[in-house]
Amino acid sequence: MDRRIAKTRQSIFEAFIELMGEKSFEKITINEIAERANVNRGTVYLHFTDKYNLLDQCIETYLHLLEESCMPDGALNRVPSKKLLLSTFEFLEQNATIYSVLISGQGVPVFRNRMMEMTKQGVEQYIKESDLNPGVNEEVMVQFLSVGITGLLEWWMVHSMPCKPEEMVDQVLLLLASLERGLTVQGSHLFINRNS
Amino acid sequence: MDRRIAKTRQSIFEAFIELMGEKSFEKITINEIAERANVNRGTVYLHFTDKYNLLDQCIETYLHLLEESCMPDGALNRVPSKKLLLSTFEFLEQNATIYSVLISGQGVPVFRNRMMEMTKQGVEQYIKESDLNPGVNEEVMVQFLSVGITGLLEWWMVHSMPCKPEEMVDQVLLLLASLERGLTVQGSHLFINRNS
DNA sequence: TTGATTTTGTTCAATTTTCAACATATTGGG
DNA sequence: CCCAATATGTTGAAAATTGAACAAAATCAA
Repeated sequence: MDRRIAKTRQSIFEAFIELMGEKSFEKITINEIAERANVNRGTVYLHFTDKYNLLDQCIETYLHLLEESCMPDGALNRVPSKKLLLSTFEFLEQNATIYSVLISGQGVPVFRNRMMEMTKQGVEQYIKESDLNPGVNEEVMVQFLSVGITGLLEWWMVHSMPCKPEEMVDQVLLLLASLERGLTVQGSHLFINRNS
Repeated sequence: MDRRIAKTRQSIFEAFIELMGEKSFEKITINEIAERANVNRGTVYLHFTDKYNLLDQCIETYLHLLEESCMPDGALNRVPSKKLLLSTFEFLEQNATIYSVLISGQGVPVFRNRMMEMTKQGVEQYIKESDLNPGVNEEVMVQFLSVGITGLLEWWMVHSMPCKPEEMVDQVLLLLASLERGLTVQGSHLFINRNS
């Protein structure tokens, strides 16, 4: 349950991500990674079987760190806690150089997809415990919210965080609240509009 | 002749300097340094005998790196090479977080003094090989130039580098050129003004 | 001042990283 | 296609780092 990445692994990850920001995954060599990380080439093989395993572990590791910033003790809250949401944005802001590469790195949509998946888990829980208008397809709802939130985060990061975490949190909460209100109280209108 | 600081030493140095930016030298403990550097406390003692030795080595190391950015192969040029001057400013810009603490850190004027000394060496060489008006006291000249250049660098760094390295280089070269011209051609005027 | 707490400096066994060498595989230019 | 250069993956011995324990010194609040 170590909250920190072991020193050597971390420097290898960071070198690897740095390189991913510069060139495509296939063009990156273990030699480059080791050199950039100030680590012996053998040490890389001590931690990872090959380049692909390194990519896997890198993604899982940073996804897990991100997850911890959302839900420190696996707490799934019905109402997205403002405090937790804020700590997530702040975490991303802090580690922007890493996550902006991971989330929109050239030719590696794996992280993006895994992050979507993770977000989906949270959203599903949120939806399930909300008493929304049963006329709305839950699957559609989940998809819509997940892709929306993930995309919003991505936009925020690749545009070098044009606004403060606090503002983003307010925006997100406002969006969610409006949506929920709209879907419970005026659910029927939505259907009418859709069919007209 | 390793151009790089060994990994562990570097992280200890960086942790130490970071702490120097936050509190006075006396208040810093080896425990803190080791923890901040993600290094075992014993490892610190493996490299340094104590806190004071760490300070010494830290200063000498970073002074030496700075020196290399000025004179890559110990080359003392009569005319300060624009290229070298630029590379120095760029080096300082790159490592601003480190050098701005070192040069104006709370209660540790050692680095500042040692840097002055180093600058003095270069200036002395420069003066000696210039054919300035013999009426000007060489000692005074050296002192004036050394303190001027060092102070200019310090100002630039602690003010978060308000202008680009190129501009600074142009400014410095302009200053030196004017001074030299003024002292050779119009040396006597200077004396007259001084005594009037 | 006293006593509790933290820091210091040292030791040594266990662990991790490095280094050099090796055979093999892959790549890219002529 | 061929060949030279580069990258890969593995090995074992050497070197560096860690972790834990220890006694002594320094710090600090009561």
